[in-house]
Amino acid sequence: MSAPQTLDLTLLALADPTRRAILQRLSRGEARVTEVARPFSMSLNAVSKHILVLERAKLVKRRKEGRDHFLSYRHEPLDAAAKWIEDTRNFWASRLDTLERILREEDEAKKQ
Amino acid sequence: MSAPQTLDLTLLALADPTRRAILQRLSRGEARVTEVARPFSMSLNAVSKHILVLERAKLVKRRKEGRDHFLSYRHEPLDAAAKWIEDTRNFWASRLDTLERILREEDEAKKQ
DNA sequence: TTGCCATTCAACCAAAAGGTTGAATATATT
DNA sequence: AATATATTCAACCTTTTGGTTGAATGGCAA
Repeated sequence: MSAPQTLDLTLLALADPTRRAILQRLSRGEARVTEVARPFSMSLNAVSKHILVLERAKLVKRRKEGRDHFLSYRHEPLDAAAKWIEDTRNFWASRLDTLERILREEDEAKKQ
Repeated sequence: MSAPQTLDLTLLALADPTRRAILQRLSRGEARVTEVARPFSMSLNAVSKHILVLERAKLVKRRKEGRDHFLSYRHEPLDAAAKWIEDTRNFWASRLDTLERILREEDEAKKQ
């Protein structure tokens, strides 16, 4: 599994309000599929599919106990996404700094 | 346009390696559509569509000059996405701290 | 004008996303 | 054993995504 593809899956999973709400729900601790699905106005099956997307991105882990499936949040993918975004922002910041410096230097040169 | 929907569009736009590469290309400054498209093995039209997705998310701005369309990067959506991710991570961190504290307290209680 | 160049528009296509309903599976409960 | 509960599987549908090709638009250059 390559890192970029993992990032794709993470960002895609996060790009949906239902799935972000599911993650938030799991902050109150482990929950069964039915419990997670209850607040939503869509079918249980639809929520089950959203959970699959979150699992694919490793944002959610499943622990089976009898007929109950307990879901819990995993922080690693969000850490990785945060790192990518921060790296990218820093990169851009330095790029813009460089551009600014160049413009300033050109400006100074003209004044000579 | 609501903030959650903006976040949806931003994360969706970022969840694709071609589009992330386009953003990186734009770090070298403004570029025309054709220039942006050149390194990719897909058609110009396909890249044009990716640019539309980036524009929809306001990650890219277009400035027309004659027949040339100059594209540039906008940092605001990435800032917002970073903020959401950081807020979520912090929220989770405090949740986990609380859980840990509770477990520790229960542990202490047992020892009495 | 005549044609080249940059870009989009339009139509099409296959695959994926996001939802539905109904059946199947597996575990609990009585 | 019979029934209820938790969950997925399977089939289907509509919309979106990501790509293609070919035509149209609009600006530039001979």
